[in-house]
Amino acid sequence: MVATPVRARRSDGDRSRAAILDAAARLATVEGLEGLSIGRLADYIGMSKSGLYAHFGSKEELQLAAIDTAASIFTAEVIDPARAADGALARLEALCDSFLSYVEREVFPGGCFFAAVSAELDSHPGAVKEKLRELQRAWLDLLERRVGAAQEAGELDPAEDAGQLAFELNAMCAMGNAVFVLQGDPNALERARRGFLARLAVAAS
Amino acid sequence: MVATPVRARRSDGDRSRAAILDAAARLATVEGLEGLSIGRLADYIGMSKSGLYAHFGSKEELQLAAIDTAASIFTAEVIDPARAADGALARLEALCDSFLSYVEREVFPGGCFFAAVSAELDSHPGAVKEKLRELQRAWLDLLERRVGAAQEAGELDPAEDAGQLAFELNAMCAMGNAVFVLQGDPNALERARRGFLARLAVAAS
DNA sequence: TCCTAGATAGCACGATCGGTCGTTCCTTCT
DNA sequence: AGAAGGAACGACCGATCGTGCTATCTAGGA
Repeated sequence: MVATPVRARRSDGDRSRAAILDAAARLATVEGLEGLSIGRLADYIGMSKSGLYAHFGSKEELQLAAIDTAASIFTAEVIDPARAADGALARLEALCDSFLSYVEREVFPGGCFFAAVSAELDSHPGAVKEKLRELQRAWLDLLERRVGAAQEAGELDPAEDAGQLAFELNAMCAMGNAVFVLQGDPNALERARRGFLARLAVAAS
Repeated sequence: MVATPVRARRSDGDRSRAAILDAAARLATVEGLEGLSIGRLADYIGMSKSGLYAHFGSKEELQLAAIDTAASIFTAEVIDPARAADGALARLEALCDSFLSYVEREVFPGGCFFAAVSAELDSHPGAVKEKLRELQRAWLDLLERRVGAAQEAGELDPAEDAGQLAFELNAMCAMGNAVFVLQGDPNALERARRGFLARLAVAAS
């Protein structure tokens, strides 16, 4: 056993790393995770390419860390605010609304991070795809749990297939993002909102 | 006025160009339209880079032509087969079914061409984005016309907002593609199918 | 107050990028 | 049959890609 004398990372390094990842997550929604190059990212945040690169062992590690950062932003901007609502059904509605708001507020310049990046890498087997796959799974599971809670609270028909309903609600929100970003039409988000509200009305017991 | 003495293109050139564009459209769903490089495309179809490149004045022209080719494939594989169905509502259903089948049959190795490529370029202003925007618009309009026809035939409630319904049907199909490609789960297509069928049942008068 | 490890920069590498040559081959038109 | 122009090629351009190595600086623990 070799006792590795761990030395704490320096605070300026931590700040740099955080700034790099924040910029990487945001730029990736425009350039893509592959299209985003180390050199341009370094220029963007005013650092040397090698100085930036030293924080990560490879581009893939940078991509994985950027996805983690994006997931944190997503949690803070979409999931957490929706916890405040009163009642199970209200929390589910708030979650969908919160997603549409996060798209409209352009938290990421290229729309929803995961929509932008998943389509790019869903055909590239590897650790990056795997992480995106798990995060999509987790998001759908979260929606499904919220549906289940509303069913248990007697606010949604317990006969509804929770997974199916979660799939459909997410379909509305994702389509709102896709049309909003490509067409530049805020009406798309309103369409998505009307869509999931009507679907929830049908599912009400 | 200078009379330009037009000379017909050679037939072998036409065949090459078609082969290039077919490969480009299919590879673009995996590598992306930007990620697809001239050199790799040339290797893939067994041609020299410069020989391939001579067919197009720039990479953007190649991208635009590949999108046209993909649109033709989409029409042949999705839109045309759905014309055969009997009755307006049946034609609408067949259109959605046809889309899901086109995804499942992996006409493009990376799922729906437009889903794969739109997310990549929706934040890059230019002719390519513009063309993708118009094609998305045209697809939504087609769905809306099919909805309108079913309403006129008395098979769908005329009180339904046709544009809204088209949006929601497309949301189901697009989400089916997205989950199928990323999770590799054919169940996603069944979910999409159940989703649009249930939505049409609600819209039935 | 030193000492050291972490943070950053400079420089260079091999590979590949989109794109342009000049040249040769071959199909088509006269 | 001969001329002409499209098709395809190999070589090459400058730029940029991801990725190393090395030197310098500086913050933090002793």
